[in-house]
Amino acid sequence: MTNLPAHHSNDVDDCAFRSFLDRVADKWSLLLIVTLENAPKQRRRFSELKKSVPGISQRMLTTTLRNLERDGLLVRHFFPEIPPRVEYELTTLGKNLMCPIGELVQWIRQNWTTITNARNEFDKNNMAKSTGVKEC
Amino acid sequence: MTNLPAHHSNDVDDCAFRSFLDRVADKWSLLLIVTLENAPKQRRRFSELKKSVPGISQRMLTTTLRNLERDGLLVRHFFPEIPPRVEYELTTLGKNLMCPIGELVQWIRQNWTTITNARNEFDKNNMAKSTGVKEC
DNA sequence: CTGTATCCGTCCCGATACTG
DNA sequence: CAGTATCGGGACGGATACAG
Repeated sequence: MTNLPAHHSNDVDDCAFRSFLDRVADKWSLLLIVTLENAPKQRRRFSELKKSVPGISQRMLTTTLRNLERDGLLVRHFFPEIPPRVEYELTTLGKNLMCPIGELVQWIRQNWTTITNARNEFDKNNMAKSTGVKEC
Repeated sequence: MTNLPAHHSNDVDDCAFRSFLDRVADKWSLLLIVTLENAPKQRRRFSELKKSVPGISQRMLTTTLRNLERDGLLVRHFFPEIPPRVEYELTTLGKNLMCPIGELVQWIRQNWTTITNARNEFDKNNMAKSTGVKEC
């Protein structure tokens, strides 16, 4: 079912693939896509997104939104009012991407306790060997 | 079946979730998981992995493998021979994670031309405005 | 072969100030 | 409200040397 095309090699050396992987395999990108998908009207304003994704800075929010727009995953609706209003909305492509992303998120939510246990177990056996993972 | 728990909020503020997202949403982690899944015998040696994932440094390979091991996604088989031999293999949990990952990879392979076109179109309309994306 | 240790440049990203 | 501009600390990650 998940068979890859016949020409696919075992090595992961496709440049375009890796280029887009950099976009998709990005924490803020994923969180924003999920947040936009969950939006009531499928749209969210800049400030709403900032609230909905705790910890993201204004700079990162702007940058990530621009990159997602560049990749055709979302559209920016600009209303020249005063004060100005901007609404972000996933494109068809972006909503489409939500299928695999959603399954990934689902998987994480279902398995994170298992992983947390694995981490604790591992750390117990490798005491004081930092792995660079921040505690919350 | 895929219903989320009732307490699930629209905001993405779950710490454990984000912690593991940092692991999964990592370029090298994803590439290594895919590579291990594609491995003939489901196992690969350190040097094989280094060849199969072009561009990864020895340091990043070691670090990423350790983190994946810590999260219980792969096991490290150490053979105390001379010279030493080490084989890496996905755990059940790791293979399980390949389902959503595989779909994501599949999606990227199917849609990257669309995205490339979107990028070119966007860049045409926003000339000289760098987006921090490296060319290949 | 499979790492570990160290150095060090790059750039990510948060904080702050300012604009339309 | 929704950004842009700028600065700076710190983490990321490559290169190299060395160890078991």
